[in-house]
Amino acid sequence: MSLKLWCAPNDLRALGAAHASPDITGPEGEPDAAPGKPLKVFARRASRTKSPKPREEQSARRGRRRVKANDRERHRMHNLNSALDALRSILPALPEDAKLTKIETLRFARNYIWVLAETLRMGEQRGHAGDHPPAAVPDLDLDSPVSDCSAGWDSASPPGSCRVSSADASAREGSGSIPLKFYFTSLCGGSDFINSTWHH
DNA sequence: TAGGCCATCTGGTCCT
DNA sequence: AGGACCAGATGGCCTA
Repeated sequence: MSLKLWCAPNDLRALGAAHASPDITGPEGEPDAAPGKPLKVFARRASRTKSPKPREEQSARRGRRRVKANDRERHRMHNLNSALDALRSILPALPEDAKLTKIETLRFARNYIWVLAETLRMGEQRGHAGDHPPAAVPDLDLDSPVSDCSAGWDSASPPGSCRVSSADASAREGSGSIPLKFYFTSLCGGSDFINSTWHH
């Protein structure tokens, strides 16, 4: 099957920029150290002499560059976190207080993409199968409790739960809808395919 | 208290 | 030269 991406990488970049936290300011802002985490500020040498010695000048210059680099790095990481937040926001709803960690977000997204792709694939298969119109993509009940999934979010080894059980498979064949169990076990447990091809 | 997660600093490397 | 990216180090916070 072929899964088309309608969003070009550049769009993703734009999305990330759009989601960048507005309170992130440039070097001038000195904005956003975590609460209770004061930024370490390098004491800048107050050069009162007209012509500082080259060594001192070099050191001061190096210090300024380091401070600027730190600002850029902080900004860069904040952008990265904003992108992760944007990703979290489009993933299926989770229990309210279950904020995914970074690694969990990435793995959850990976599995989510896999489930969506599977949905498309099965829809296509149904479309070609018979006279009936293709089955509508079943709605995901995003409000369903998924608390028991958390154990598998970040497991590196496939728990096997992603496999469609015979009961699930027969249920699909019978009803034309895909059991939620299939989705959530897939989301939470990953797939053999994905886990075997993208572990890290 | 140990371990996990995170933000930040830092120096190195690559690219423009 | 300077910016972007990366990985290691460090310390704070939180939870079991």
